[in-house]
Amino acid sequence: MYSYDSTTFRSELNQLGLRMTPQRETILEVFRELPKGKHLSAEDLYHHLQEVAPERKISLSTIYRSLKLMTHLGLLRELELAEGHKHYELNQPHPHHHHHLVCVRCNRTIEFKSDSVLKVSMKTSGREGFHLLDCQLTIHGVCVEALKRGWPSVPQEWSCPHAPVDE
Amino acid sequence: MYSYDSTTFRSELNQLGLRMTPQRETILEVFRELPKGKHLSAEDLYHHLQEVAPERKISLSTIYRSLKLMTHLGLLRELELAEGHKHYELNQPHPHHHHHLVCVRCNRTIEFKSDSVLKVSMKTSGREGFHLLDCQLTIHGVCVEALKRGWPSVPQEWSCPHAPVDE
DNA sequence: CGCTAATTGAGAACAATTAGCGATATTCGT
DNA sequence: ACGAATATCGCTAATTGTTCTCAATTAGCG
Ligand SMILES: [Mn+2]
Ligand SMILES: [Mn+2]
Ligand SMILES: [Zn+2]
Ligand SMILES: [Zn+2]
Repeated sequence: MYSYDSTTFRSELNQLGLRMTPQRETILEVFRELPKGKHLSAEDLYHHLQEVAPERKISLSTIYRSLKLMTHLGLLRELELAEGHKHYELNQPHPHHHHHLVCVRCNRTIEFKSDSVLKVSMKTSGREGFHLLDCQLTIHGVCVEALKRGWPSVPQEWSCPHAPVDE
Repeated sequence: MYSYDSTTFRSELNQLGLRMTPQRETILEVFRELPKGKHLSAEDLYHHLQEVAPERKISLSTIYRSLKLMTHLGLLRELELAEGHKHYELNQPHPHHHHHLVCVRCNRTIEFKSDSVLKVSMKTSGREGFHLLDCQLTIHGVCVEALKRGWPSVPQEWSCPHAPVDE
């Protein structure tokens, strides 16, 4: 389980002159309870709340604002996988930190860990004088099933951003 | 220099029932002549052509269509750095293949190479039965200059998507 | 409690990207 | 080299994801 609790969050906010709100608390909670390997977009989070806790519904504007805030504070990680919009997940430190392998045809995503990527990232950011916030190795590939259907393929067969994963 | 020439491009297109056009040839040429470390967005490419070769102007729609096509064929790489829209560059194989270190505060981008990342990517995609297309390690950090100005900072000081790099 | 400034929700506004369409140009077989 | 078939073009309008505006609300703090 991840240790970033609501109290820590609150004090980080206050230190910057920002405030803890029920909405921010709710969002942190949702991400902390999210099953391993699940990622949420702003829209996903919005609908998730309406379904599982309608009394805690949060407006889309606030969701976008909070996701951006929490990403800046390092609580969340912004993922740009192959679907045309951002997804978020908890930004977990080593040894929970991981990367993604994505099929560009069906968007299937597989998580994996790598110490050597972490090492490269620390070395590189250090050499350039950067304070390291996050590093993401994203591998783009074509899964076996998609390969069987031919690759490369004609435009009509490219997965559209919101196509259901159909395999 | 990169070896992917217009003839190879043409035959790959024809093999898929697609056609070579002056527009596609132009775009490939622009990317081949792009200085190392430069990345272009759709809009960048559009304006670049208007400036350096107005007689070869290409409509924005066609630019978007071509960038998508060429990315799917593996000619180009789509980069999601910290600026709110996609950028593209030639998808060069080893040993020109590289990764990016980005300052989340000012968007400064530094390229670097890493054999071990490549190795991890090949191993991982192989293990999962994926055909490897591209792998990108993106390191998010805060550069020295930005650190001096305080981090984390309050929302008003976050770089907005189109803010000029001001340092 | 009471002040002040941060935050919220609702909707309008925005920027990047895509879709539809009729006109044009490339391919390929003759 | 010619012509039919059809992919592609440029245009405009539509869509999508995200941000902004602003009045009402609320957290933090003495
Ligand atoms: Mn993940
Ligand atoms: Mn690059
Ligand atoms: Zn797949
Ligand atoms: Zn910077």
